[in-house]
Amino acid sequence: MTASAKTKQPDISLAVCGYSKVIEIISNKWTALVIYAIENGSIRYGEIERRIAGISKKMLTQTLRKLERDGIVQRHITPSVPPMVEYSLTLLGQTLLRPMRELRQWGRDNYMHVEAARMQYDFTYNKDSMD
Amino acid sequence: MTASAKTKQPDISLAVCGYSKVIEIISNKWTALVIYAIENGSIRYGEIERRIAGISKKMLTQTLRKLERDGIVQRHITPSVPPMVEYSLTLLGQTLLRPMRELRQWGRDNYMHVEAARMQYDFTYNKDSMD
DNA sequence: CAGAATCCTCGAGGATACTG
DNA sequence: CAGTATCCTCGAGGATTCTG
Repeated sequence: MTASAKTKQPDISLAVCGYSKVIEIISNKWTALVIYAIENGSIRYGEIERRIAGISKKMLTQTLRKLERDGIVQRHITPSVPPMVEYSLTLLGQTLLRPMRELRQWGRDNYMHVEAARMQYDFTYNKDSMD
Repeated sequence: MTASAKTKQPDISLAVCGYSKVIEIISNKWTALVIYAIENGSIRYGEIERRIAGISKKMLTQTLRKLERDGIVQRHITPSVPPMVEYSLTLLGQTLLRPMRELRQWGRDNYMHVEAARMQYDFTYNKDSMD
């Protein structure tokens, strides 16, 4: 075994682990859904808003701004009255699609098992006050 | 085109999208790191604690419990004094490794670009008060 | 060793109203 | 149409202390 023994130093850190870095980017409440809405090509602000059930303008704008700052999406403004703003993935954002789609597929394939596990767990440890 | 036209109904929902479901599972602050610590096999509670820099017992226990409830990790107790508790991935948890590793790899490969994009963005829109 | 129990802070995210 | 600007709530997560 490569890294054996007891009393080893911490070797996993929030600041360094690749997991945390991606999660920092995509783990906000609406981020994944917004990427989902944009992933098929350029799309207008209002169209994203209409496609995502329950999102507010504030959260949509906030999420888009963060993704833009992270270099994942880009914003294209057509100065007209009223203005037209379109969003699309950057090249960097497109590279994120593959891992994210795998994640989404895992969710589709396995979430039923997760729910079953939860029910089982609650039944075993917490007969009252189900989730 | 399959889903064209304007004024379409919302077709993306937090409650339904596979993205959100996985993110709901792995997006807590320490979850990914804990899975990272466990992914190579059975490991003791104290060993996880030592491996992850900065985690407290409270958060470690809380994270492990949630993962156990979701059917991702399993807990094996050896009743001795003092007790020995070992954690490992369930079969379901192991299936999560592939998508998560891809995510981690993306982070390792691309986080530098994200940081560069942030600096560029802050420089452009916010000359003072950098991040 | 492996937690459980409390108390507290801080910021993500919601509701609402206004605007170029 | 595509946002800003405020105000407010609620719970994730930290610090600390205690225990079988």
